[in-house]
Amino acid sequence: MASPASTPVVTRFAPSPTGFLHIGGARTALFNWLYARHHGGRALLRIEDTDKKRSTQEAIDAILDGLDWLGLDYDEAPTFQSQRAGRHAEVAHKLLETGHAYKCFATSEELEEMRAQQRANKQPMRYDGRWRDRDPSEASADAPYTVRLKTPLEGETTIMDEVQGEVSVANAELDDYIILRADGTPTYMLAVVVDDHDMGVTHVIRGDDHLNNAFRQLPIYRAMDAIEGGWPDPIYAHIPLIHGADGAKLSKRHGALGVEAYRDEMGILSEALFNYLLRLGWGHGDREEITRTEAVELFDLGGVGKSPSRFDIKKLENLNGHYIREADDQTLVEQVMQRLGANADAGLLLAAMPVLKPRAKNLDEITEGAGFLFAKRPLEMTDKAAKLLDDDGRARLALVSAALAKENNWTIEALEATTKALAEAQGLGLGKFAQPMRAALTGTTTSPGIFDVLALLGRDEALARLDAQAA
RNA sequence: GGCCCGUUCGUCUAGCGGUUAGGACGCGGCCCUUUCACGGCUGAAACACGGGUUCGAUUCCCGUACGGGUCACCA
Repeated sequence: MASPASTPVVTRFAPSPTGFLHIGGARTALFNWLYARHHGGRALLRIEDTDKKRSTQEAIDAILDGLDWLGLDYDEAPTFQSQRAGRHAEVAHKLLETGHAYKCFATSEELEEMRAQQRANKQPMRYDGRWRDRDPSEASADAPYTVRLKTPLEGETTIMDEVQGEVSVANAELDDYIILRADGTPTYMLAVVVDDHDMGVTHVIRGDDHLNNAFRQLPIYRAMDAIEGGWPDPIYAHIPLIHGADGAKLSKRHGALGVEAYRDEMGILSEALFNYLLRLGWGHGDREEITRTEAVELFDLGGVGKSPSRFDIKKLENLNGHYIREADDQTLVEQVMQRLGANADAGLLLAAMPVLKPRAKNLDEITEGAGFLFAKRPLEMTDKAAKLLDDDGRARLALVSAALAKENNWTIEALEATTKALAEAQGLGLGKFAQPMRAALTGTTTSPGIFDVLALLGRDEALARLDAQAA
């Protein structure tokens, strides 16, 4: 159901550019995009590059490229968080002036010692609020300080999460965290809230590793709303993370490849990854195959499960096979040509695509299956193919070759009729002829239908390959 | 360890008090068939455990176990 016109939906995907767009990030991006599109709202992108040491231009490019490949478009140019530090500091100072935040003069060493002690006493490790009520004049005038948010000490904070439901945390669990570092730069916790507010974000859809952060970020909204108004709580939706096949968190060691690896190295189609990611952690009745258009129509947060799901490459490949069969032949040719190299003939590949694509579950398999089209005589034989070319096999090749050489009409129907007639006359099954032919024509034991192969190769090449192996 | 979240076939999921617990991937069998796929049919396969609530729990509540997340002047 569309939301009321009075509350236009604005979502955002906010990756930090410290690596490629991995599968988990891609799904978060997908859900945000779908939610916005479903509700006729706006989808925004924000690059969280405040950690200059870890952020790279390559990562930014990879993320943008990955999103584009998946077909996720954005309604505005991306916001770069690093360029908004001044605005973040402005909010921090507003909080400071109004008593919602305070200066903390504790040094890193001092805090380290505090944590060590808490660890030793098996106490929760939190900032103890030592400067919360102290007069800043107690510190030397030029001492460096951080700005900490003065969070409520009592009561509890409750959010109505669109995925997780009602979740409450006692305010005593939250400490006065830093919003502005000693060097005056904002921390993530502040920057996210300020940016989401300024961008008009209404729905924060992100991984559930951020669930705890919601309780820490909300006090900033409430404080700013008290100060100047217009800072309503956002609606949260914390989606479960994706795990590897072994159930452990997705790491670079197992499934956490960049989406471009699925595209370039595994020959996965954009449509397939889109569909797979959509169904991972989200369901809509019995629906399995869902196009982009249908996804926009059907997507809702209520269909998102609460438990983490495992990445299953087999299912992705099955879906990929489905989308390959659905794909336009010309489009597939373009993608396969890149894999085949210069000596391939796009026209021939296009002619063969209808019989090539039903047997492949990724682009590499099409590429492999197309190999025989461009092979040069003498063909390389696989071991299994060589075995088919024993004396019997070679003798049959001579018979077929002779029969087909007389064929004026080089069509699938005519070739099939002639070959079958020959097999029947010899009192043999068609397979006795087809398999040696397959070996001679393709160098392998698996290929499209043998008459398709004959037709595709053309009379001269086909007969030459047959004769090359015939006894 | 504190806090938070989760648990339906191996995997992704449907289910939202009464179902022969459904579908999909994967796996087995059969059919189609010149190979491999595709397609069709079919089989095995699940409500983590223990208490409640209820006429009745997969479904609601509480524990236990297991899994995950999070506790930085990182994001």
